[in-house]
Amino acid sequence: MQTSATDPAPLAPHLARLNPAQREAVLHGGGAEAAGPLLVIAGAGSGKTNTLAHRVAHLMLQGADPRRMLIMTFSRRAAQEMTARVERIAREVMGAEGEALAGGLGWAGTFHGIGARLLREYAPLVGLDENFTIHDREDSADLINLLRHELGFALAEARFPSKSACLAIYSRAVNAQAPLEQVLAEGYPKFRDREAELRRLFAAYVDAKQAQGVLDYDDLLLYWRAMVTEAGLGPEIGGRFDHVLVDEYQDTNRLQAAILLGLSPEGRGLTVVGDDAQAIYGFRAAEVRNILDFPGLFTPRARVVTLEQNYRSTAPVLAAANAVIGEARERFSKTLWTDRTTGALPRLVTVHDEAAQAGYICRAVLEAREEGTALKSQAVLFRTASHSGPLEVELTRRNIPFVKFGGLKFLDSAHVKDLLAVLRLRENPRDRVAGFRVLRLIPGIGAATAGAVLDALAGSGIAEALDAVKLPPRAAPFWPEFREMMLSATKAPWPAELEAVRLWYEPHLERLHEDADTRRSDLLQLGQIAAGHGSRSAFLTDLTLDPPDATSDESGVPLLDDDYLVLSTIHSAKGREWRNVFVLNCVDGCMPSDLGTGTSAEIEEERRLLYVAMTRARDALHLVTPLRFYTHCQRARGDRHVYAARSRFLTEAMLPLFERFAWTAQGTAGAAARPQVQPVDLRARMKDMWR
DNA sequence: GTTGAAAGGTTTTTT
DNA sequence: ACCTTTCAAC
Repeated sequence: MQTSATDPAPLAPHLARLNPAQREAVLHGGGAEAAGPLLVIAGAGSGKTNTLAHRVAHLMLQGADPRRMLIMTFSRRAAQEMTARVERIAREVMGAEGEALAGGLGWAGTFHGIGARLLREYAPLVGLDENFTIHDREDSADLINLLRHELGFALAEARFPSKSACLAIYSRAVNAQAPLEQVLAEGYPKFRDREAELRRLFAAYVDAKQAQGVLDYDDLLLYWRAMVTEAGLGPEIGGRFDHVLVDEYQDTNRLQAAILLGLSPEGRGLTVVGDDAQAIYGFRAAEVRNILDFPGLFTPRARVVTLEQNYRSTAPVLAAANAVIGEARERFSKTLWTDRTTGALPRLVTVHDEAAQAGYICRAVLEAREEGTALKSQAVLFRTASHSGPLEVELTRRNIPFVKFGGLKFLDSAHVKDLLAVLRLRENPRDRVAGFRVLRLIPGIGAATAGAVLDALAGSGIAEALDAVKLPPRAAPFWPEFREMMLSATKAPWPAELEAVRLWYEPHLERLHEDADTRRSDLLQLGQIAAGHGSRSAFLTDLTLDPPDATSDESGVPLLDDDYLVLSTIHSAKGREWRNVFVLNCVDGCMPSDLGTGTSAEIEEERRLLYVAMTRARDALHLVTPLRFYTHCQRARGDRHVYAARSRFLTEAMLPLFERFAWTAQGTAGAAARPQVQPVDLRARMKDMWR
């Protein structure tokens, strides 16, 4: 299994441009055959994705069958980027033939996406309905809520976890493969005495999902894991793939690790890539131990290759980031270095409040653009989606175009959910969450009537069920149209069906929402998205697993040709890079966020989050610290703010690595940043003593 | 059984 | 400040 670095021919151009460590990772195993397991520890900006793409391309060029390669990434966008890169490399080496070859890479996607696809295919073999619909988090919480009430746990005598808390507890137990007792003790001590009720609730939840033919996100992994551990099915599924490559392995959970091992118990053909220093999904039960323990799972142990050269950032930016992560408790030892030795120190900017923060950023962004850095090459990153609110207002006021990633999704708005619920109900009439949502759009129909209709739908054909219902008088006039719409299911071919449903929904939209016009344009946009999918089922699945981001308030029109500033949560910025990066609210209470229970593991994750944000920057990095920081209510009136201190992750000792600025919007003309003495508001401190 | 008004609890990050 | 839940009237 030694890589012969002695390739007889001179290196192909795609190998020659890699550094030795990258090349070792690409060439591991030599030929097209599945080799032993490989772990690539790849620091930020070390060409991780590029290396993985080269490995895929190289295997293919050596004769590996692209249809038998499984590539799993963290988001679908990452999967698309990966296949595009592989195509580029293949074309470079083999021309059009290579590109065509790369076109055979059909199995690239997220764990959840691939799971959904396999389950759809194997559904008949494992007792699932082929037409299962997939619940997103909110649907899942709604279903749990229904059961919470049915079981009588919602009654107020003693507090029971809220629906989202119930789901969070369930989800953690499933994804971390941990006993309920442990999940409660570690994360939800308040609810420790509710273990027995929760257990009953979760049992009911599983029953309900099966009875209704729905799967939640966790089920996509759970059923997949169950399939690969079956004596007959496991080898059949594992046997479909010669190579399995996983990106961002530090952010997988134990369930995902079990799937991987099920696909290839001896590790043959496995490649996992990741960086423990960038693990930021612990809240979703991601388990850093997955990557730390990977080599030892196999005999002989997995080969480990470490990529330490950073190609992204300047030395001063990297020095600051290294200092932050240097304080971390536990990590794989590696030290990133770069040969980009020139560059400005990152800036630590003090501003008065969030309005001034917005002002500083607008100004700095425009200045950078004047100097030749396009808006697209600049990004503003933040811990929480709502924190960009004041900035968005200011950007809009100054006509600076932007696109926001993370936070509220297009699908979260009520009218979009309504329309999708109708489609889901037509796909799967047993889906009660969708059914409730649809039926209650009709005036006069409340929980009781809706329940009766859904009971009937579960038992018989749609027409029979809809005719058998005893309707409240108010609902009667609306019923014939609803019935007609539900039954015309098979008449309209796919994208036309959405249009038919939209027309039915139209009067309800007008009746229910004041701002029907703006909402209507969302629905039209949904129609555009629908056209890109082959069937209703594919449309619903894709939308649930990869929801489009909400666009900027500008308009629903994708302004992809234009230049725009990027706004993103740090989580959504993973794997990306910009020349100029701003990080909002680098203050205690925000980074680290003071919302969690404050365990040291959580604090460590927040530290890595700041590290991820800082390492997105190529040339310039601005950490902004407002002195006054609104805690809860976003909106104008509340003076519920705290006087925040610089983030504890930026210690005194690190300050020499930064250039420090204070910035005030007043007296501007130039509004130049100027060197500073840290201002303090003593009066407020006095007042705060008695709050 | 449905709907509206009033009160109370909750607040991140995402597939 | 928001959303969900609860209670009382149609």
